[in-house]
Amino acid sequence: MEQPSISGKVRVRFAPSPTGQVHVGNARTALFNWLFARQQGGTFILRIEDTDLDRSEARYETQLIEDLKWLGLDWDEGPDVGGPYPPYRQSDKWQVYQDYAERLVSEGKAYRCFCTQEELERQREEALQQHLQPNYPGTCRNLAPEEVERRRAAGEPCAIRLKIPERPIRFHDMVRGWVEFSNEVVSDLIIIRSTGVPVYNYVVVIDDAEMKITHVIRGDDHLSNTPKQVALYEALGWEVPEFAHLSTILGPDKERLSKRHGATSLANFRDMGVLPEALMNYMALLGWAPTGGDREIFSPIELVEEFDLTRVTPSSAVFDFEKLYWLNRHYIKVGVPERIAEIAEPFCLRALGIDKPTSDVRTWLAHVTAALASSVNKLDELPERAASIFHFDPAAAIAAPENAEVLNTTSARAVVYIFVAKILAESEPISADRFKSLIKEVQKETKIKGPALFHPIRILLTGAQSGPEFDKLVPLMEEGSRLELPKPILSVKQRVVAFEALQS
RNA sequence: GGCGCUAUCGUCUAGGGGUUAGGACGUGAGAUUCUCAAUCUUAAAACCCGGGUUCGAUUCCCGGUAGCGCUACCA
Repeated sequence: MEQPSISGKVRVRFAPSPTGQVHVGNARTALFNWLFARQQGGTFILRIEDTDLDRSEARYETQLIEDLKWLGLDWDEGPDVGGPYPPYRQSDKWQVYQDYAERLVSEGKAYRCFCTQEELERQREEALQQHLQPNYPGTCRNLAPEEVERRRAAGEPCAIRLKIPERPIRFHDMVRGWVEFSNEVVSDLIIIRSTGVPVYNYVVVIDDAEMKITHVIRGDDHLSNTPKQVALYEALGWEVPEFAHLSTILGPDKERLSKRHGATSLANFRDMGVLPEALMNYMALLGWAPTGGDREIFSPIELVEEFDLTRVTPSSAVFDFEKLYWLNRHYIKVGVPERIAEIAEPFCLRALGIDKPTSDVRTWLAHVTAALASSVNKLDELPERAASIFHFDPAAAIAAPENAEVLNTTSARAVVYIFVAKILAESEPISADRFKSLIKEVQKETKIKGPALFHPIRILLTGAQSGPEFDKLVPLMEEGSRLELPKPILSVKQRVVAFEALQS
């Protein structure tokens, strides 16, 4: 059997329900839709699936749009931008669902069902006990029209069910090939509840068809429901779209990725200081690889060019935070410094307790970021990396046993003695080069070099035995010390003075 | 229970009837550095099991197993 021809221009949609934050799994679905649309020169549509009114909230919709935009996606039609096939929010079109359902009933393709939920539940359990597929037995399938009218007139509540044809249902999936379901496992499904509220599986079909969706790209949790939807397309006499069911994203324990595993929503990643292009690159690599499979770095534009839906893996994938961080590091390094600084700024401001930074403070933080960001996985680690600059507590430094051990050697005393004298004789600010030559002088005068020389000085200046290079640290300390901050940054000299005060 | 989907290093994957089964993350070792991180070099590491088909299967087919999903008047 041939693959059905794709008629007309590509139109795809991402149809989330606005229930909280955008999960990475959904974000990846959105991304694949977007990539496919952009590369095919098609249309990408955002549609809000809010049939589940209990769980939907308007503010979630706003956040959802914000998060998707943050990732770098844009759409041609949606609740915020409009489009030729409104509405882009399901709650706005209940009447349409009623009308199509009535049409199916009048054409004999659907029927009214008076079975009560208790009855159905009983039948279901019986079938399960006999190890049978718990199908609807078809009780109301062939009721006489007069009886239907009589019972309706009597006020008996009824739902509307679709008649599933007596033949297997098959459809094409771009990532899995042809999928076939025997009709024995698909039974007549309710499309309108007795309350009048339409059911999801029915609503998607109407929406997708009305919006002329050509490719339904979604999570594989919808795969088993697809035959029902195909039956609906056929009953309505509509062309069945092409499908692409994307695999699930799992946590390290192979369970569906969830909050239990840590960060899972776009907002979480943004708040961790993960760059959107890193996340996008990583998500694209989850289930997709270019021919050859030996390239990992793809900018959004490159993804649009290289991405191929038919090459997407059908098997589920474990989300690997380490690999995401590796990509993030890469994008932090190659990113425009001004932009990286801007994204990093809030993390530093929070750590320093600054509400309204002056432009001098912002410039200084940009320098801090430029110097240190390349060694950080995510930008929220920056304050920690800059701890030797941001915080200075000589008393605690001296008290720490591992530091005392270093400081209490004769060579360390000699180094500290000379070093302190030299710094105190300096006029401020001390440049990185000047600092370097001072260390050289200390080395010459004490004949001490290597760790024995640097370690005591590092402890004296930062309170720690490890951290960024002095070349980077010194200018940042000097610049920071000229700023007015809630908790001042100390210059090299001020640090030495504070240290000396404790020694005497 | 039934049905469906899936199965290559720890992880993401490339590949495909005959290959030294390739790349990346991570891990180990080394280099560099005052130190940490970063960086560079390098090593270890995989075709789920059983039957077929075939001269030859990791690759194709069937079965098993396992994981996941669906099985609603949930979405």
